[in-house]
Amino acid sequence: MPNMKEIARLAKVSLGTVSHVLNNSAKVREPLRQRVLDVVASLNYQPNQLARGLRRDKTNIIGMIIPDITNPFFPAVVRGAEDAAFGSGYRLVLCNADNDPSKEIVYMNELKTYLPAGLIVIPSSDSEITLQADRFQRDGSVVVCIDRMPQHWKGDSVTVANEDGAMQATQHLVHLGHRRVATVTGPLHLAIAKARLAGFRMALKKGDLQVPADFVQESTFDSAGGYSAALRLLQMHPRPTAILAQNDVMAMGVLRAARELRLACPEDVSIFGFDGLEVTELLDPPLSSVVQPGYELGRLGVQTLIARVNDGARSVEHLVLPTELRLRASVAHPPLDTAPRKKRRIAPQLSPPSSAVSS
Amino acid sequence: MPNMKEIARLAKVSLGTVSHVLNNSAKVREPLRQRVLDVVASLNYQPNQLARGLRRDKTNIIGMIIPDITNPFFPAVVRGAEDAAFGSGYRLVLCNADNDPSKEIVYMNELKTYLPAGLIVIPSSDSEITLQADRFQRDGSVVVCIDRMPQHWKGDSVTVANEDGAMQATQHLVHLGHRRVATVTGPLHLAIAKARLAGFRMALKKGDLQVPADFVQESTFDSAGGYSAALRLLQMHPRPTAILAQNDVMAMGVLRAARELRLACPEDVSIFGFDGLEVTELLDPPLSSVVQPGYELGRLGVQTLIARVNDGARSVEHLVLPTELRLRASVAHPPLDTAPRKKRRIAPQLSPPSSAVSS
DNA sequence: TCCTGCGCTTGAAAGCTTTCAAGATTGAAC
DNA sequence: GTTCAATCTTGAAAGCTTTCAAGCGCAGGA
Repeated sequence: MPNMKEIARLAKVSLGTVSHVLNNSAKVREPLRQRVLDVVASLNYQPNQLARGLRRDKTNIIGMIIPDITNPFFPAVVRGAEDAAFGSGYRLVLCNADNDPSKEIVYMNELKTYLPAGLIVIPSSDSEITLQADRFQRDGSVVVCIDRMPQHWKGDSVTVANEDGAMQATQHLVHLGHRRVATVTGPLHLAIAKARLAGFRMALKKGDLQVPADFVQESTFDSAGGYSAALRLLQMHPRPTAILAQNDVMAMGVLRAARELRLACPEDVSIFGFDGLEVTELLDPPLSSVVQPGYELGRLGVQTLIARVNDGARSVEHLVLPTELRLRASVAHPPLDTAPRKKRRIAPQLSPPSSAVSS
Repeated sequence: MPNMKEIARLAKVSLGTVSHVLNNSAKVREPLRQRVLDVVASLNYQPNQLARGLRRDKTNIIGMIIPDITNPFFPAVVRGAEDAAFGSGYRLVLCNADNDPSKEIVYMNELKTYLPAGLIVIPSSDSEITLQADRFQRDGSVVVCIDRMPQHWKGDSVTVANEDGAMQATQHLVHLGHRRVATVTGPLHLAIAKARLAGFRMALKKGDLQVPADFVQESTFDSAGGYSAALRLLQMHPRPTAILAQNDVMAMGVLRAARELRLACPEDVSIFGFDGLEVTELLDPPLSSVVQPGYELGRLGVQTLIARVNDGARSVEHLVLPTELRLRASVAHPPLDTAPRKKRRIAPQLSPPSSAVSS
């Protein structure tokens, strides 16, 4: 591969001049400039980014740490991030941390040794990452948290109104007349699962409804998780008339469980998802969901990061992107026979654990 | 950040010794070794990968160029690649080339300046990339093509039996009795679309069926593409009784079109997808699909790449992973009234362009 | 005690770029 | 034609690691 020395030799200028031409770091008189550019073009020369990064103490790499690209919500985020990065001359190094804080930290430390321009992190849980990222920032590096802001995070962040989204969805269910509303959550040590659960609870509290403990089913963020949790929920007596799943993939699992139990959606049970994946529109029934602006999340994350790289002194940014309810056929009024109290007494169902279902 | 010089100073050894300890590049007597390791641990030192790469003329970065992470087939591939890479100490730089050969090349040239250990490429079309990758290889770099092998490609590759998969699926339809089988293809300048179309044609030829030109609808690899192509197909007279979509997302679009035209699947039209995405199981009806081993594709791609890095002389590898038919409710026998010739004559349908439908 | 040989350590060079201080050139003014 | 200032251009150093040749110390044999 050609290097600057060779360019300099062929263009009959010094090494320094070549550098100045390439970086516009000093005025170079036109004839020289042209000679250099000609040689560069003819050799198809591109500067060695390692040497450049080493000297400048910074590369144009942006490290991105996400939980798992296989989760269908993240590709859009990554794509948004990469588009924004590419447009500004940065490149993305992708790391799947599997929601494992220790893997997150391994990746962070590793990435640091590439002297990246900055890091975009989707943190899984609160404490560990904050500590590490703080230390990282103190080294002068730039870290932007997206999707979820850790509790004591002092740097930039771009997040989605998770709590609010879950609340709105739940409120919608309540307004439709549902009294027995359950939820299937992700692992509750994850920040995002906690936030959505908080929104869920808040909406029910506002509606003066109580939540039996077993109406909150903790599970994993995948279809199997939604499925098994829903099996438990839908076999209770009385069973919930609506279920908020904490993401769309889980909601699909819930749907499958309902189908297997011969419960119709939305006639017997309403199902609400979270994410707003495109495919949910094609399900049977089409799934209602809390839409998150994934692409924007990634795009604005990188945009914020670059802004911070260019101006370390700018004030800290905390963007919160709104969610949006996408209402489709999977959500409807609760079945008549379960709404008023009388009816339920008539129905000869065992209902041992959930005596305080509706208030 | 600490550097080797500092480690050397604190451990009271020379720079070279520190390097030898860290890389096991020479025997170092135990007491010295221990002193170095202690200092390394206490400072939490990690070698600067830029300097290391610069000196060694190679980093532990693997560049990965894919068409678009937003296409639901690719996340699994990327994940497979990353897991394999991470396990061997490599890191993945991800690039979305948008099926744009020129963007592919820009990325390749760019990546080269990071002195990556190698490149994993999912090439979109044949010619351009081959040329560039060949040149790249001649520089001593390692390039592995996955998912699709360009025509004149001489390096390693891991691919999926696209042609064969499409053929099997089509054959299955033919065996069920379908005579009017149509397909919705991706953009036919893409290698993968060509391959699947070839398999489709081959199966019909084997079954002595001819394909009217308008039964091959070229479109884009997304749901909207499948939808619009299917609208065209399903409004023909006589219309096809089965449609093979070249990927699952398109198949979902086809399904939507059928539903809108009040055609039942599979009673009026059978629909076959390609990819084997998990969500297709949850559609109504569950979608039959040609399953591609995405994760394996990525994993084996990186594995092959690393093997080549470690042994440039090993013989060239061309792995071809088999596809598998996943048969679900979306595929069934053709409607009775269209199968035997007689019936069709009776039906008062205009059939101008497709006179030679069944042979 | 001296020498030989082996094996561990060392210092310096190299890899490619950026940047800084210093040197060279140019143009204008006298 | 000189001189000064301003503007370009240059060479060298620095950034951090790996690697190679050379040096050192030690052990064993003479």
